[in-house]
Amino acid sequence: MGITSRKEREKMEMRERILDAALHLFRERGYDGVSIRNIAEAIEYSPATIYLYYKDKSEIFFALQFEAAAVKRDHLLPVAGIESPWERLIEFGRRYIDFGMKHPDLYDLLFITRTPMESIENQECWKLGVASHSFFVETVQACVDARFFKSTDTETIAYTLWCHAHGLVSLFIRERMRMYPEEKREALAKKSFEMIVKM
Amino acid sequence: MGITSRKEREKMEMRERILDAALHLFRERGYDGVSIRNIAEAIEYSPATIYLYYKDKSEIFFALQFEAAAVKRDHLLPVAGIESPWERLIEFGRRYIDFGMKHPDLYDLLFITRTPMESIENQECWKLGVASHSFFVETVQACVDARFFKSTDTETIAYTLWCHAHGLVSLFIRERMRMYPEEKREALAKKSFEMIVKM
DNA sequence: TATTTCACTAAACAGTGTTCAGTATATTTG
DNA sequence: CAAATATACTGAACACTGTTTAGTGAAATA
Repeated sequence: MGITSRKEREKMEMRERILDAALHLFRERGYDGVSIRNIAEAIEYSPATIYLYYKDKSEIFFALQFEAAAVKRDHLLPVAGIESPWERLIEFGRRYIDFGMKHPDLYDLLFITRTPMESIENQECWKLGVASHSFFVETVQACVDARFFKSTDTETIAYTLWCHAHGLVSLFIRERMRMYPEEKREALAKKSFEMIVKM
Repeated sequence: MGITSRKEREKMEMRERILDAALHLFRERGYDGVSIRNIAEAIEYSPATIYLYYKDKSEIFFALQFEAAAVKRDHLLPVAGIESPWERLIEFGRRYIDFGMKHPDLYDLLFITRTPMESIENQECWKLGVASHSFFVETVQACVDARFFKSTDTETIAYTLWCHAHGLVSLFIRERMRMYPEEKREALAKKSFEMIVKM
C-alpha cells in the first residue's frame, strides 16, 4: 500500500500548496483580486491543474474559511480554561476582538464576506462556528446565573455583546473610522470594550 | 439657450437611467455580479456608451453610494426635530437600524462594501456621512450634558453605540444569524436595541 | 447647402472562471 | 521486460469581464 498512500499524501500536499498560495494572495489583493491563473502561477502549475484538486474557485474559498475558523478556535481556546464565568466572558470578548484585529482577512472570510448559499455545504466550518457560539452563550448563561447582569435574558445579552464586538471589528477593518485619526482608533476600540464590560 | 439646456437635461437623464438600472441590478446580484454589459443591455445601449457618462464602473458605484447617503439622510431627517436629547438619540438609533433593515443594499454600499481608496474623491458622499455622524455625536453630547449616562466620555459612548447598531445591522444583512430561526431574528434585534437603550 | 460637432457603436485587447481533448509519464498487467 | 492501462498534467478553447479606440451617421452650426 506504499504507493497509494504516497499518492494520497501527495494529493494532500498539493491541496495544501494551493491553499497556501491562495491565502497568501487573498491577503494581498482580496478574493476578487486573485485569479485562478494567479494561484496557478504561484505554485508553478497550469490553471487547469487547480481544477483537479478543487471543484471551483469558491471551493478554495470555503477551504480557507474553514482554516480561518480553525485559527479562530485556536485563538479562543485558552479562554475555556478560565473558571470564573465573568473573567471568561471578558477574556472571550477581548480575544474575539483581538482575533479580528490581528487577522482581518480571516475575520472577513468568516463574518463579512458575502457567502454563496452553498456554504451550507461547508458544514465543518459551520460546526466550528456553532460550537464557538454555543460556548459563548453558555458563558453568558453562567454569568446570568451568577447574577452578573441586571437582565436575565441570556439570548439577548449574548446577541447584544456579539453585535458590539462585531460592529467594532468590522468598522475597523472595513475602514469606516476615517473620521478618527488613525492612531486613535485602536485606543477608542479598547475604551469602548471596557465601557461595555462595565455595563 | 434651448438646445444646450436640452442637451444638458438629456445628459442628466441618461446618467440617471444608468444609475437606476445599475441599482436595480446591484440589488439583485451585487456589485461584482453585474457587468457594464448588463447595465448597457438594461438601458438598451452599447457598453461603450456607459463610458461617455461615467469614467468607469467604480464611478457608478460612487454615484450610487452618494444616492444611498442621501436616502439615509432623508430617513434620519425627522429626528432633528425632536427636542429631548434622549428621545432624539433613541429615535436616531431606531431609524439608523431601520434604514439598514429596509435598505440592506444601500447600507451595504455605505458601511460594508470594500471601497477603493479613490473614494476619498467621493467627497460629497463623505460630507453627508460626516454631517450625520456629527449630528449623532452632538446628540450624545447633549445626553452626556444632561447626565443621562454614567460616563462622560462622549466619544467612547458614541462609538460604542455605533458599534452595536452597525454590528446588529451587518450581522443581519450578511446572514450571520443563521443559528437563530428566521422569524426570531428581527425580534432579537429589537430586544437588543432596547437593552442598549436601558443601559 | 456645406461643415463641424457630437452621440453612439462595433470591434478589439487583455483579463477572468472553467472545460476538455490530448500527451507524457508512472503503474500495473501479461 | 514489453504492452496495456491509469494517472497527472497541460494547451487551447469558450464565454464572459472592464475598458479603449476608430469610425459612423445624424443633428447643429456656419
